[in-house]
Amino acid sequence: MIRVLLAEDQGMMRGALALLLGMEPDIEVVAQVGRGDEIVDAALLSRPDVALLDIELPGRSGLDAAADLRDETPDCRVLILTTFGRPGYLRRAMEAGAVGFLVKDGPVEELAEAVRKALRGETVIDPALAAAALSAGPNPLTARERDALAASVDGATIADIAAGLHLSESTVRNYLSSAIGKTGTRNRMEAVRAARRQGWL
Amino acid sequence: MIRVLLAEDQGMMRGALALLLGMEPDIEVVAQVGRGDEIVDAALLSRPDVALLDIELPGRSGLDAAADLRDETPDCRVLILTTFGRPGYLRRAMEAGAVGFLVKDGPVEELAEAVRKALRGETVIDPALAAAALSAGPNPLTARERDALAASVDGATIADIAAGLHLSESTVRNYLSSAIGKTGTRNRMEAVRAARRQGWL
DNA sequence: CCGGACCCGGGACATTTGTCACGGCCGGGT
DNA sequence: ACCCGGCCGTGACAAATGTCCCGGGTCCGG
Repeated sequence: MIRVLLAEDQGMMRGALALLLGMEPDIEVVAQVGRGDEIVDAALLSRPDVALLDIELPGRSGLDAAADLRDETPDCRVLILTTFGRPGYLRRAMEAGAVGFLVKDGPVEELAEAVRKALRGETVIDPALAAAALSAGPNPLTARERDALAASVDGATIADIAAGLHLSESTVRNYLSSAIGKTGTRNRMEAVRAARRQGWL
Repeated sequence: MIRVLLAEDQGMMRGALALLLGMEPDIEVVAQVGRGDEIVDAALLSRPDVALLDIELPGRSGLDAAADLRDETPDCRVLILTTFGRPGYLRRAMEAGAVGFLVKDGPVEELAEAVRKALRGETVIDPALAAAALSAGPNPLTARERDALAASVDGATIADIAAGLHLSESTVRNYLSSAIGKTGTRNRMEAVRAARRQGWL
């Protein structure tokens, strides 16, 4: 029996996947969590063979949790299951020690098979996505440029960002201007969207 | 046997829900579509008793499709199944003739039961959500203010919006200023997010 | 018929945003 | 030792944005 941990915030999706995987004769779902900051605790308790993690989770990113699992439970293979096939996500997933990267499109049949492959030590990645990740190159933004961009979502003004980051307004504007240049966009919001599409945020 | 049509863009979610509903002894999934503009055709072909529609679909909104179904297949009950419990969505769903409104949080067990209730003519709505929809009141934005807001996502400049709507830049700025005022926000992006949260967009 | 709401546009103005040039400070690599 | 890059800040400037006026038009309900 392959012991599986499932981390996914949408209740219906989580329940459906758990039922599905549980129907496979060789797979058993030993833990389900809806928050990113519950993953490590649950894994230590239930000792899964494979962890199936969403990326966008409340509390803690699935990517960060993957890195935690590599340290805390090294014999647990991590599979990332996410809505968005962003190149930067794939890159970060690999750096965090994940053995596979699935997008929520594509057929359900993929899922159980991916779990089995993961246990056998094979890596499971969509080839087209891998190519995109390679061709996109690494994240060109510096840490502070990322911070500034991330803080400028939902219409925060320069003053808000500066306050949140404990910086001068001038500095924030310089970072944003630089990020806009690097993303080849025309303003903050376009830069945010471009960076998000690449998985840089 | 209850004949169900399933409209959902995420392949894995769609497949999982279909399998799940198919396991119920009294339910049969007779059609699955991944795009909003395929709903009506599929419904005319497969004559479902209940249509389970996501809102955010490529091609055509699930809410618009619900209105279509009311005309084309009046004996088919419509259930809306969506990620976001936005008050405005619920209101529009009811106006489009839906008999129920489910959010993708909450347990999977809800789902089959909701389908059965829908067939019996009962309406299925989360009471807390219904209260929120009532207390929020109707959409205060005019049609053009909505257009301007909707066109200003992903960092479009005023000139872009004006060109896309065949309007003068002054007009666009007036609409946006008005929308900002009505949403009680400080700039475009905050207004967009506020309007989206309410389901006004 | 009149008021009110929506649609569309113009002009003027203050504020915000984005750009550029310029400093200084640190740490790592050659 | 030196340079380079990231970090933090300033000042000045052009462009974009948001606000407040104003005008005109239509349509609908009282």
